[in-house]
Amino acid sequence: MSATAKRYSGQKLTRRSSQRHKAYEVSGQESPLKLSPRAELKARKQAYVQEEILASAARLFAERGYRAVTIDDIGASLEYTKSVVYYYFTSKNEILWQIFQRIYDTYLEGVSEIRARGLPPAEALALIIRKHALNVMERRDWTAIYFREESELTEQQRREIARKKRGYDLMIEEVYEAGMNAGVFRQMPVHIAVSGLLGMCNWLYIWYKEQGALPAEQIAGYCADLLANGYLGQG
Amino acid sequence: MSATAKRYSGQKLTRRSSQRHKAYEVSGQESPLKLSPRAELKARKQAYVQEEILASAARLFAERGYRAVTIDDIGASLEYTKSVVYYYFTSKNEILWQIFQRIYDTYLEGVSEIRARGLPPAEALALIIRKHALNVMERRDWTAIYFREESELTEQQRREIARKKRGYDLMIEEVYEAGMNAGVFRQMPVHIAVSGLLGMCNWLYIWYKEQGALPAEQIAGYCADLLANGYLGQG
DNA sequence: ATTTTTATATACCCATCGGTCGTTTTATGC
DNA sequence: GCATAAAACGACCGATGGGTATATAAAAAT
Repeated sequence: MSATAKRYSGQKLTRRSSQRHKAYEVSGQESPLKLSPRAELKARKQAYVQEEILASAARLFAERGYRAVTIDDIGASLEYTKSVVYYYFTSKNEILWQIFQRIYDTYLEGVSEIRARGLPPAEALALIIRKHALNVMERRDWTAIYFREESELTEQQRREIARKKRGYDLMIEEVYEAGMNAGVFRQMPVHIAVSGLLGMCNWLYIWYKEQGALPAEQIAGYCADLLANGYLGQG
Repeated sequence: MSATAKRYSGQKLTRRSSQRHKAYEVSGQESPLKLSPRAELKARKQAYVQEEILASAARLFAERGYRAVTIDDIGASLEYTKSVVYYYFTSKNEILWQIFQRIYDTYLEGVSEIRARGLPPAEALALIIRKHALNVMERRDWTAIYFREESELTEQQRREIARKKRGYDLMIEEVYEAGMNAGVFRQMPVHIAVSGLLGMCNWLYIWYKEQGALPAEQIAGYCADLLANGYLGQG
């Protein structure tokens, strides 16, 4: 378990913090067994507060930037003190890291689900673009952090993120490759094609506003159309 | 002159700094007249060092983030001390602000030049996209700062940037509108179309690497094609 | 040569902020 | 109720970093 915690935070833990870390695992995905009912209750409660803190921290980080936000700010945004935040997280870095992990898992899940359906490339890609664009809009704050704050991670953490990102891109590149081989997609270096397509979607984190005139689904539709047929094309 | 300096830095100036500020105007665009030869020489020399500092600061900011870079770092990157940096700039904020101003002027210039030619919408838009994409690739660092560090500016500075940005987008939106009215561009809300198109280009600041396999011009070409005709379209 | 400007360096101040510690309050189990 | 664990608090520490004050070196002007 300490191993898991270590992988997550990428830092050595003190006695106190390693004890506190038990909670993360339950909030995570593995080893829910062999916990006493009591410990389990505690873990659930802690996981709840942790999510609350993460959500609030993400909002602040997205708005002002990681460095500009103090632990006091995070606490105060929930009417907690700094100590409370440190009770649930070992460091500021860990908060950021948890945010990074959450966001990538969401993206990955969406795409692998679509790929698993085994659709023809054109349909698969259209769905992927829609889904990706929607994800960006629905989780603007987290996405902003993901793209802006990478330099705040440790070397190891950056490597792990890069690995995951490569996996994600690769999945989409395979779809593009298949479509190109089938003669339905424009011939071009897949890396550039996919980076370009995702780029338009990712950019939504900059300009999409929730209280805008159009609903997210419709915007995602426009993007998908534009990417598929171009601004000159009819479709 | 003090007025100009004030507008630039958005901060009240001390006696010493207002004196130093003379140099900025010469490095800027207005009122080169009525300077003694001596003052002019000084100004030119200072402008040179300022540009050097700005370039180095921009590199560091892009790499590590504005807050993570200290004035010492900026100085040390040029083998100066902190004092030298403070001799040429009144504050860290002013360095950032100068970077913001430089980058926008570059972008604006490129597009207004194209628009001035009075080309038909399809050709104009294709050129604008190419130019914009190229600008992003050629000034990756500056662009990264522009999109990441806006929250570090003061309220007034942000407003001014927003104003300039709106002007830029509007120029392109007009081109799109014209193309749509002429029936050659896809029917869709112009704001979404232009944000989408620029989005793909802007994203280049994330993934374009100078030592990559393809030259910037070629990548810009791929993007322009992809946007014009889509991944399904032939062109 | 000496005086004034220009340019660079050193030392320092002080507010901020991440993180720790010891204590106190609140819940939980018996 | 009371003992124990969980949760929260408030005070503090040490380092960092923006910014300043002051001294000094180098260049120019006289």
